Amino acid sequence: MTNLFVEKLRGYSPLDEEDVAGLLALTARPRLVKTRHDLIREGDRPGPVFVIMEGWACRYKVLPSGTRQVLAFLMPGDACDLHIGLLAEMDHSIQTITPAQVVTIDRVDMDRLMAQRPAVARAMYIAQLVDEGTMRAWITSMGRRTSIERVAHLMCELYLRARDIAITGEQSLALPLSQVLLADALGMTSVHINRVLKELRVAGAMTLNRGSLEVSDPAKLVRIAGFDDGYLHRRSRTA
Amino acid sequence: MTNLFVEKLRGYSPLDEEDVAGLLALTARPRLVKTRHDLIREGDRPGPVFVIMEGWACRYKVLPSGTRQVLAFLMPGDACDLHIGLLAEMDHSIQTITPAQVVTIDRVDMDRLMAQRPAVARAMYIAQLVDEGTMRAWITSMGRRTSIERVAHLMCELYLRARDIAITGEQSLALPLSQVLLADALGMTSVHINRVLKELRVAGAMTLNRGSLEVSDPAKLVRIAGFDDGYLHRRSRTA
DNA sequence: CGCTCATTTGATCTATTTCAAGTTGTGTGG
DNA sequence: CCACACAACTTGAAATAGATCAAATGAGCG
Repeated sequence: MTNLFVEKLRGYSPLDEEDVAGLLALTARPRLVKTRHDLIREGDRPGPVFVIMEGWACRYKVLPSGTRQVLAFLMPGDACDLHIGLLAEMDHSIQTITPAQVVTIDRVDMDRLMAQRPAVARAMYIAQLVDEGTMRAWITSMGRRTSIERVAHLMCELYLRARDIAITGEQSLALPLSQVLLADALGMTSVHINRVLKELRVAGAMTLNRGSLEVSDPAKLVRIAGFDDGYLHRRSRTA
Repeated sequence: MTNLFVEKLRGYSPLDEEDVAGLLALTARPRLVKTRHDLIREGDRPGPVFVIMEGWACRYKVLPSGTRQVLAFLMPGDACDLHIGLLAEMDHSIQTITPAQVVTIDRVDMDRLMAQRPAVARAMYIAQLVDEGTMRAWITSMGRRTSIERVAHLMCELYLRARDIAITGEQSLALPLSQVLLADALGMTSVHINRVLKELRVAGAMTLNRGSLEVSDPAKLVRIAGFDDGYLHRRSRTA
């Protein structure tokens, strides 16, 4: 099993053997977390940095009305905020979507590694900038894209992110997101998500079925979404 | 004229004289930028960090359709991303909304100050976390709040942020945002913004007129917005 | 004064939500 | 292998928030 955290960071900055060794040492002991378990909750005092090694999770907020907004999807290799420990309380929660292998890294250890290994620090900072860019893309989606564009855009994003850590098939991806969850992420109703998915299927762009995304016509999907991968900052990649 | 960048950072971490002296040295030479001028554009190679010392600006993206999404409002004391220089290109643009005094800080100088003055580094990191929290709040607004809640929520946010740098009046704030701009920020039409503003006015919660926000009934505004200031992480503040 | 730009109002239209039933799929125990 | 329970998905009809189109009003400015 390759270490997808390393894989992801390697995409942002070249890492030498010692960089990798340092990262492997910090991520050696993941623990298994079951589905729908809150890793941390809004209002909690943040602790160590954690990294999803396997499985999926999401950041979310619950509103007074009880509705929920998903703020980000975390896939293998993704981490929570680097400096999260500086805050008095979390302003959102993080929950697993599938069973997941999660590693927690002590702030001190992380700081030491970053001080000793500039390439690791660089990659971590870039990862954070990409997370921010992703949030901006989400704001843009919510504010100015139609529902079908929004769905298509999210699928493009997830597919590319997954490709960068090599967990995709030819034109497919294991995507364990229910329609309710997608609705909570995209500011829609699950009912409407369902109709939009059908529309995308009929259009021959993509199919989402039983936890699996099939991108039948990538060009069409990108066109529908108006997708521009700039915000993922993948430029230096070779793949 | 107090230095509002220092004022803002002081809210996140106590700063001693030398911390402040270092910050003052880096922000001594602002330049005047006129209204509606792009400080940096999507696709540009990022340069030095810059800080708005006076006036307002916004981050935004333009979609293929020509519509625009405002991603954040920058008020005096606000800075662009700390590590922005690590990226190959900007994924969004930043434009002034009013004439503004803007300072650019060389990456090297900033890094040196942060290395020498841990309190400054701490405050800068917290500022970045607050920016992220703010983006999450915007995503939540766009996804799950009605238009009136969205407008009210944004006004609450701006008022509190402005209060932290002491540029507010009793229950008022100089807010140079046109209805078109607000529409671009909140994913609405300017026509609809107009109606919502009227509704808030009639409800006796707030009035936005000629660049001035009057919060006639703060409690009511907060109630309408369902506002919780947690994401601004102001807990340590005394004010 | 006459121009321009921002705001306001009205009338119509449409995307999306809401509510309410079904249908399909999946795992479990008999 | 079947029956049952439970979750996820699908579809239709009615209601509504917000967009769009069009036009009027008002303020600031050379």
